[in-house]
Amino acid sequence: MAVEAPPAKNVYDFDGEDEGPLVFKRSNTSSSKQNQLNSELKKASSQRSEGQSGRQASDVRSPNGQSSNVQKNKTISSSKSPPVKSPIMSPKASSSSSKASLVKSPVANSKASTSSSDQSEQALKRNMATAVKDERSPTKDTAEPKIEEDDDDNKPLSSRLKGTSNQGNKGASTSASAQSQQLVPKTESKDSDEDPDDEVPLATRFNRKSNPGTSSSKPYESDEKKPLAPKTQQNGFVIKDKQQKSSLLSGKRPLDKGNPSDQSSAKKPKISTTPTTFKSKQGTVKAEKADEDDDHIPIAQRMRKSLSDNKPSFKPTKVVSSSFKKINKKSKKDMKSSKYIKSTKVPPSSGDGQKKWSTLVHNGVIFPPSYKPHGVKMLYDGQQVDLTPEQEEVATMYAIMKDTDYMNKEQFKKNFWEDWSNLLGKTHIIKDLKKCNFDPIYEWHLQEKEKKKQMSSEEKKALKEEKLKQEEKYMWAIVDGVKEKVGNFRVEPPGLFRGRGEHPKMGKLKRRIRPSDITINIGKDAPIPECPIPGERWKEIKHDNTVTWLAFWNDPINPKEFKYVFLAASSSLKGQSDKEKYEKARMLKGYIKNIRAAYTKDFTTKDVMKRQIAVATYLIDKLALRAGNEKDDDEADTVGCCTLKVGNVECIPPNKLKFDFLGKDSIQYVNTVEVELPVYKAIGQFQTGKSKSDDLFDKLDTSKLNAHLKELMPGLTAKVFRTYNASITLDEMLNKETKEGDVAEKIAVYQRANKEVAIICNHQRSVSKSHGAQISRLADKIKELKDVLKELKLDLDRAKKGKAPLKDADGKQKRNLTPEALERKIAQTNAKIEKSERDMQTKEDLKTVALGTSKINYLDPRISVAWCKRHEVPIEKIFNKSLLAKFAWAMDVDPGFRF
DNA sequence: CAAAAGACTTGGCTCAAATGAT
DNA sequence: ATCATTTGAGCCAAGTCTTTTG
Repeated sequence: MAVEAPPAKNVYDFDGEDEGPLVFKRSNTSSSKQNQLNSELKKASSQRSEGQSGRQASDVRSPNGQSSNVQKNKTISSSKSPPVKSPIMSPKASSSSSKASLVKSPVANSKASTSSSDQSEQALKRNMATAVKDERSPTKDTAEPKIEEDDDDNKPLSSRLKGTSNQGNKGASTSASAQSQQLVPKTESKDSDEDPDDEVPLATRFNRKSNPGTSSSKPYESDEKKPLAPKTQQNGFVIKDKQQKSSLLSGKRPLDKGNPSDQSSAKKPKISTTPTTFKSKQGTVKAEKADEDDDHIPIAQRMRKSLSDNKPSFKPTKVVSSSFKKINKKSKKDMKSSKYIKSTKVPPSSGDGQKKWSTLVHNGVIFPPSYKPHGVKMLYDGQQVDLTPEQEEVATMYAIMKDTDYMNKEQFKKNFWEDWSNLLGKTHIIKDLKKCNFDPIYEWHLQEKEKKKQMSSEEKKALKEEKLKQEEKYMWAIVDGVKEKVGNFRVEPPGLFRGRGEHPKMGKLKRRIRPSDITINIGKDAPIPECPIPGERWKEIKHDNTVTWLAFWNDPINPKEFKYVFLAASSSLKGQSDKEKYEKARMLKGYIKNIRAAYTKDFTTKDVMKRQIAVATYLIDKLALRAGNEKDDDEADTVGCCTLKVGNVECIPPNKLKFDFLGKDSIQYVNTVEVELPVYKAIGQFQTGKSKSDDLFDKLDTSKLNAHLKELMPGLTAKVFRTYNASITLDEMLNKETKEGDVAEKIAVYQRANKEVAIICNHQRSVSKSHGAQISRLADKIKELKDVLKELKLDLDRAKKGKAPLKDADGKQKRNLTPEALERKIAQTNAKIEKSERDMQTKEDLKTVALGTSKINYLDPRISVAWCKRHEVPIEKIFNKSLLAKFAWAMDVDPGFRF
């Protein structure tokens, strides 16, 4: 069956040129109006007005957030100077074959993974029959998509737009950013426009020498010492052969008989795993990679292996698992891809039940220690009060929040009081929170903290080991015979709910979770984890292999929601889906042109819903907005694209839109962008006749939007655009801006690209408390240096005339230096000044930008890895240990990989 | 079909450890 | 050696999106 072409619906011809990112950036132009708008918004939403959470109020973006915005933008492009030490070139980086580095551990055979992934990729491609092309081949789409529509559509969006769009934004200082942010896709010009920036001879600024060469040291070995996995680990799990075996045998299909999935689960039996399907897949897989012995070792593990001087720990695993060669990877791919296709047309029945694993063994979860009363008495109306341990526990939770911003929130106090007074009982002496004085408890808390800090390092270490010992058994799971790290095996301790923004439930007591709250999911043949609290038992045991969670409980704050325990990001299960995510985004690359053409066309359609879909898609594409699901009243009032309110968008003639709203985590999004006239007009139309608090897209919600997107490309949803735009931006910036030079320069290029992406995605962080101090310290330093410089110049002048230098500040005579020596000193000082200025600028630039989020979630690691290989940058300069583990699946990418 | 359930990804923050500067 | 900064892991809240239900 295969995969046929993309959905008939609208596919036009591709010609694959347009896949570049349009330019869009946060604007700085927006200033003046913002405040005003803000205040209006505030009025509209009563709650919010109080001072948006600390974050807003205290930092950046609000009142004068403008300025910061300005800075963030393009205008300043210097990027921070990376820490440079003697770069050790990773062999990987230098040699195109990643394998080399892995050689040492025979088991870890990178080839295996390579081929497997390649295969899967191919399979994917085959199946999808999409426009996704081979990595290295020019992006052209084999576009299956046909159906021509208007002639217009065939033109590259960019060309059409070019006419319409931008122009006027050249002005002023903001020009750079302004233009860049403008939505108008003007690919060509974009490039040239941006170039200036690129030019910034970043390179020239760094003098660091790099030793490009081939480093010999294998990067990964550096970690050897650190026991990534406690030695003991393996014992903990010595795979019970019996289990293993049984699974082996039965593994295949024993599922059928007691079928796990239906056991207790609420889930529909996903037909899943019809033996046939499953088997055949497996067969395929095996066949294809028959030669690879190590296959059973998840890439993640292999990685880990190389990272740490692997202890024999994997042996057991290996042995056992070898017989099942993972079903995952490729086979999964197949399933997936076919699913894409299916999803649009084929009914579920055909289905491959999404089997996520065959055997699953783990030890459940660990609970926080029970509460130990401290006996410190709080005051009520000046008098000490006795509290029961339960009451004291909650009082303590509140007490320790003393220096947080929550204490300024009435909602927080109100909710806390409700829950706590309830615990106190109606007859309790304490009747009014205002008369409570928690300071004694707070003081006690501070002392405890101090004590801990003062502990000798030995004590700390001992404590740590103790903890590790206790937790060790919970840290690992065995999935299909492979030992994998568990993500969050610690049950959340009780506390006061810390909702973000103006969350209506902040301050409520988040009660303690007990075993009877927890549902365990585990392989059918695996031993049921022992309940760690004597006398209690799990709520339920499931054997659902269509899901990846190991356990869950209902969120005490919102009982309709769940808290899951999953495998860690480094697990191959997560790795696979991560890879799939990026593959989907790459697939979008082949469709984007036509998608853009399609929505552009619909800007003016009479059908309102269609028009709203078109405009919304446009915003999601160009501004990387989130989809914007509906929210309940008992959640913070934030919006995404589909839930934008009329008041969140202001039309600024002739064709600019100013966005100002609170997005996820109540992070403010402020951006003024130039849009194409039809969009501008459409927004105006959507706004007319509505009040500020009405939905801008009243005919739209995320399910309609996503349903529509799926018609354009299999599996396409709104969030894919974020991934796509982030990754393509990185890819293009890296390729455009990387110049010959030392490693430090290249890293700087990377960081600039990373920053760009972070800005596009509006990933913010709060300004650190010490930021101001740090800046002024730097400023002082610069000033000092400049004074030195002045003096040196003076001395130089005198030296040239043969005069001795003037006395220094202390009145002492300075050494008599030759003009040459002075010149040198001057040059050095100048360099220092420049560096400091750059540092300061960078610091200021990044003070509100969070780079990590995009690296973890949006940037296809293969872009980074391939770039590192091409440019001989050690990958560990870009990814830290946990990212290396998380992205193990991407490490053997071909150096020629392009997103 | 809309709402509810369910599962999984994304996100900023905190705190402690690592690293850098002095 | 000491102090300041930076970094990273863990935490857990808050999104997205799919599937089920009524």
